[in-house]
Amino acid sequence: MDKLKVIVVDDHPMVIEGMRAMLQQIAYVELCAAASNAFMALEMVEEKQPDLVITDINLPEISGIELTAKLKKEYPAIKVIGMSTFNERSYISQMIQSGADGFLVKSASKEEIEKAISSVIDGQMYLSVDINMNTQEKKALKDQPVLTRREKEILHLIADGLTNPQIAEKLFISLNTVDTHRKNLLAKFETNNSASLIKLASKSGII
Amino acid sequence: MDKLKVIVVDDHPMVIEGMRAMLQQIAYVELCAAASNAFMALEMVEEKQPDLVITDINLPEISGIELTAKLKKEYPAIKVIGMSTFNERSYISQMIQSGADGFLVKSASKEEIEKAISSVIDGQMYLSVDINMNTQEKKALKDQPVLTRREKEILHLIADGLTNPQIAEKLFISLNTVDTHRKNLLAKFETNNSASLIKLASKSGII
DNA sequence: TAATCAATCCCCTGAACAGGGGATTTTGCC
DNA sequence: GGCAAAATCCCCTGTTCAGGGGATTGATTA
Repeated sequence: MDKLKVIVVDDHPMVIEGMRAMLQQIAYVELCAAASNAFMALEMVEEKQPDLVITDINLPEISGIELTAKLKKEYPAIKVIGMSTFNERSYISQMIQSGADGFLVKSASKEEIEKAISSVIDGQMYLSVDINMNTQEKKALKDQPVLTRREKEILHLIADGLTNPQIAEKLFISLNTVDTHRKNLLAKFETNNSASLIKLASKSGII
Repeated sequence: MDKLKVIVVDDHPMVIEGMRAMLQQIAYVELCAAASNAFMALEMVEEKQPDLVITDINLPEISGIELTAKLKKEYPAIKVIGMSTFNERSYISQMIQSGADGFLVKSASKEEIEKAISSVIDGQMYLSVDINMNTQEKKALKDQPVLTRREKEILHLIADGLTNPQIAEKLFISLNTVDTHRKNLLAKFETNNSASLIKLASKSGII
């Protein structure tokens, strides 16, 4: 059986080398390439056709978030795990919105990395353990629906306390449209009123 | 002019000693006593009548949060600064609810401690810089209203998506009462609908 | 090109909320 | 015991939301 082909993307050589060392210890994994920026990453992906890309979020020029979105669009089969020094909630949220399958902190142990990889390959989402996030919050993040730009915009206005008529006026759209978007938001979050909608969105880091 | 009398409360001797060393470098501050638990702290406060108490949050038996509440009740003039290893949002929130005037992470520098002390003595609230909290969120925390137990209970139920009638049924109280509490919540948070109420409460860490 | 999705608009009804007012009973504190 | 605050209850009105339904346009994609 072929090994799992993995590409690591990070602008810090130390991280690359660290990952290389750790991945070498996982029998079924093969680090087939490494990239220090998004352009190089896209080239490598094209060339190597990996099963998994592990990318830093804070890349120069094109961020890991944009890279993830591009990868997922062009190669939906490739799994992507985001990586960051900090467990910033909004980063994780953005990564997931971009289609990432998992998230790791850079301080992760070999065991955690292995677990992340196997989970993601099995089609499950993996989120790194975070002292600032409880299980409920992580669940909220995993189940986070994908929102359109307009929906995000309206979600924020709802959170800011604007009523539907006020939102309609502000965005120069009809009250009915605002209502439709709000209803779609409620459906996506599987809830049935704005208060809990905002709670869920807030826990997910969208707001 | 007399020096500022400070009492430090922490169950780790190292923290006490560290604080002692740092406070010694601040000319106008005098560490008049140290305590390793809340009982001892209350005794020391009684005896020394300090201007400021700096207390750990995670104390054995009686927590720093309860200690703060007791201190603020018995000696409203004494300033209290909470301290914790982690910048846990809910801890900070609870400390402030208990009446604390400031919050420090244990990794704080001498400069930060000095700034916290001078701010608090001047009557201003001081919150330690936190990578996981932006300015807006800190503001929300500072302006956080004090809620009654019932109000907190109802706030959570609103956030969970229950309607007023459902809350009334669950708590065996009248719909009018629920409505009154909700209206009081809106007034305390200076907003005018449940969605933004939940956003503010969420940002404040109450939810 | 056809199909899909996002974004827009419209209609309906009943329930819930927002914003006023006032009043009573517990509960804790001095 | 008396005071203050919390918690409870009640009334009113108009607006907004929640939950159905259906429909059109434009962009993207298969």
